[in-house]
Amino acid sequence: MVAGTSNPLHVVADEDSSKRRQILGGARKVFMDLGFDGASMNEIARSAGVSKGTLYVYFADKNRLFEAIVEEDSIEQGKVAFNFDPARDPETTLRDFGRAYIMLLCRPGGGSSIRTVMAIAERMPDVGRRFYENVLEKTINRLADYLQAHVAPDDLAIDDCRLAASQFMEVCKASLFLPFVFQAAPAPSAERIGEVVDSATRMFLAAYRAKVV
Amino acid sequence: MVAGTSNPLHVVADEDSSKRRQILGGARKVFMDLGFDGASMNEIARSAGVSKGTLYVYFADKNRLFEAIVEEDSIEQGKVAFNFDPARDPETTLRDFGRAYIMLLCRPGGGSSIRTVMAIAERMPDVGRRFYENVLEKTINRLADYLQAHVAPDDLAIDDCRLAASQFMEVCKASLFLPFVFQAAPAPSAERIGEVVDSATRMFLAAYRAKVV
Amino acid sequence: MVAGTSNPLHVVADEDSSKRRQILGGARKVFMDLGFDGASMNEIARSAGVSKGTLYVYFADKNRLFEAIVEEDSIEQGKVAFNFDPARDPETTLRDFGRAYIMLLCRPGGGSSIRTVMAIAERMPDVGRRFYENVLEKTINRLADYLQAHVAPDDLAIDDCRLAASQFMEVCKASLFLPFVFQAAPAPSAERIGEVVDSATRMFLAAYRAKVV
Amino acid sequence: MVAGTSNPLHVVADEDSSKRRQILGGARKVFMDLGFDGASMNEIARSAGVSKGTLYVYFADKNRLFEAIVEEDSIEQGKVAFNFDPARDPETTLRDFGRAYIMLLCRPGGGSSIRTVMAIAERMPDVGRRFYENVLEKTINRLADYLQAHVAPDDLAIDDCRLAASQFMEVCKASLFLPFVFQAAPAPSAERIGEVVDSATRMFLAAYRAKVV
DNA sequence: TATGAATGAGACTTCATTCAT
DNA sequence: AATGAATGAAGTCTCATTCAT
Repeated sequence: MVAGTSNPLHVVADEDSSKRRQILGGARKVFMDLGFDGASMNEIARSAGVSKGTLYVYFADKNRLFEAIVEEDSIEQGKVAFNFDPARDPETTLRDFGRAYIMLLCRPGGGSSIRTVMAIAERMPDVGRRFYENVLEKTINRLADYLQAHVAPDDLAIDDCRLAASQFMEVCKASLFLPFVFQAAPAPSAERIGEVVDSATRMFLAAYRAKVV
Repeated sequence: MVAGTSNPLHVVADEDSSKRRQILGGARKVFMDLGFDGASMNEIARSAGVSKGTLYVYFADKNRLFEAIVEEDSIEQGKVAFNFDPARDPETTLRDFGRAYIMLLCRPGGGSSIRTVMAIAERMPDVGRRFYENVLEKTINRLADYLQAHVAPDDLAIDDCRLAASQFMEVCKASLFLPFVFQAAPAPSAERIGEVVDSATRMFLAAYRAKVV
Repeated sequence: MVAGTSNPLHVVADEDSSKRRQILGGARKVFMDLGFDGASMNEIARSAGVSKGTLYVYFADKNRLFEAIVEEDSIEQGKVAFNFDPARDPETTLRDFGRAYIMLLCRPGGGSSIRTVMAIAERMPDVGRRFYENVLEKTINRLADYLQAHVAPDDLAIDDCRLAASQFMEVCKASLFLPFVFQAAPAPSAERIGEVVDSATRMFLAAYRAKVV
Repeated sequence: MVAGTSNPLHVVADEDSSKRRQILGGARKVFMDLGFDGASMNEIARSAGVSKGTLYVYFADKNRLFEAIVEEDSIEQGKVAFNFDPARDPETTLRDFGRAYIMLLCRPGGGSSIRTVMAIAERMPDVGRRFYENVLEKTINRLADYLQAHVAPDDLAIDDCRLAASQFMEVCKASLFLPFVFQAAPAPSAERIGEVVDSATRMFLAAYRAKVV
């Protein structure tokens, strides 16, 4: 080793190690395709392009690896910046948000971990709970805050904004999400999503638009 | 098979053999409690009160046994007779149906097979699709038929009744179903279900009640 | 199946199942040859002539299998009937017992589990303790009882018979046991054992033979 | 090796390299605590305060490292200077030696390598043999030499001094060593050791003290 | 020389499935 | 038809060893 060239890159198993991200990437694909039990550590190692032993250098066991992925996805999805600018009018805001939300849920690649996490929630309650809180509840709260900002005599008349937010998000799924997760239909087209979200928006505003006296 | 040479006592593969039903009963509990991968044939045999070998007399393998259960549950749940008597008024009908539907989905025991089937749908697409068609789509269609019967100038103004049916069913889940399946909250109380379904009903009718001209 | 010939031999995994004994036999050899850690379940299965899975039908895990062998050996060795008939004179009794005892300890095949158990005692203290109590302590107590029966003014003058019994057993090992267990010498010949035990007997009696006043 | 071309700073394989001693020190503790199989190279590296790779710079593999430790311990323990000054009288000498010997064997920390080596002797016969020869046999010989020096008409009457030496060492263990190694009793107290060694000394002298004619 | 990340063989164990009875 | 003992492939995880830096 030549003096002065000493390598400062002692890559360790820290949170952002490239190997760690490589493993998470490979494992995510396998977990999402096959489910927690269906995914084998052998297959994960192959998919990640590392040896089986290396998996265990970065993650204590299969559960921890899975949790790390869900956690990461939580953070990732929690960062999805839906446009809840209070300056925008409710109709546009809801229509844009609804489209983005359903597209996230029904991504063709099945990239969303929602199904996989739901499947394992009974055996790994903490994972399920944290996913709900970090991803779904957070989005509900953001939408609820937006709605609250528009509660006014000449705007929206909502008593329970969090319930209303949840109602909008659910009604957007109508005819789209369940056929998709049960593999009874392919991922919906952007056009169909648009129609359904528009219908949901109309229903929502019909219920919550403040009546002019 | 030549008539007269078959032993009438050996009707094993008969759809309604008592042993078969015994196995299905035991297996259902185990599959729904532990999921497809979590359920072992050992545990299933114990739960059904038969020997492990007997399972294979009636079902070719674990997949077929699981499929048979989902199929049976489909038929069973498809038979659940929600009261869609056209003579009843929409508000009462929707409120009663919504309550019954959510209670089915959020049964504390997790008795509903919806989560288990959703979990396996990616690996067993046919099972998922048939479950959706036999259970969920059938209910949507029944509700849609009921709504269609009430489309009238002085009753409901609905363009796409199947979408509307699906919308009502989704909006009933708001704030209840996702926290439950993700184990972020215990099964909701009957009272809370009542409030949420009432809110859903109001929203639905606000959107679809025919406007008096 | 012909009536009247119903087979009562539903061989179950009870204590004396022949498969169980077959497994114990094969496992004993491997454990004693290679030690607890050195023995693999694969090798044990091969040695026992059963499949790996069968091992787990009869024993919950490797530890339990090992414990069962040690327990069985304890019972077996605890049954070794040294002749402690009080009617026999001490000199003969001690010489016969000493020979039998050393031959047991230094069996050429290494059949004795003493070394293997000693090795694992630190990690499996219960196994070690039970082995000591069932095998070694039991023999000490029997010899002590015999000695006690001979405590008399014209026979033996012993204060602490259990210590004396232990002393005799230890002194019999002199120059024989340690070279054997450390593989520094082959199993001693019967002739050499005779000489050493005779010397031990003389020493013991020199110390404990009642002095004629 | 050509004189002048070897780098004097690279004396890695040197028997007394400080790193080498550091490794041996850390490894000794781990091996003696956990046994050969129980000790992992990871744990050894941590205990020694070096990297895992460094272990392999100094020792070809785990076996060689273990052998080096046993060898070192052999030499170390072989150096333990029991006081065999021929000028001292046998009774005191034996009592002092016996106490020191048993305390070494029954050290609470299990520091003695005797158990660890005994455990592995069947799989690594050379290690066992060398340990016996360097440690146990050497001590026997020293004691035998001392005894030989006291063979005299008015002192000791011993025919086979090596046997006698071994006999004394064994009889000192009575009631103490086996319960300790089998974890059936905690390490004996100094007081109890004193009693047992005194009894052993009396027995020894009763057998071998020259009879006054 | 010293490091520690990476490897992959092999350990223990589970479990769907088969088969002699 | 019914049993349950037996199987062996495949699962998760460990660890001695290697190698690029």
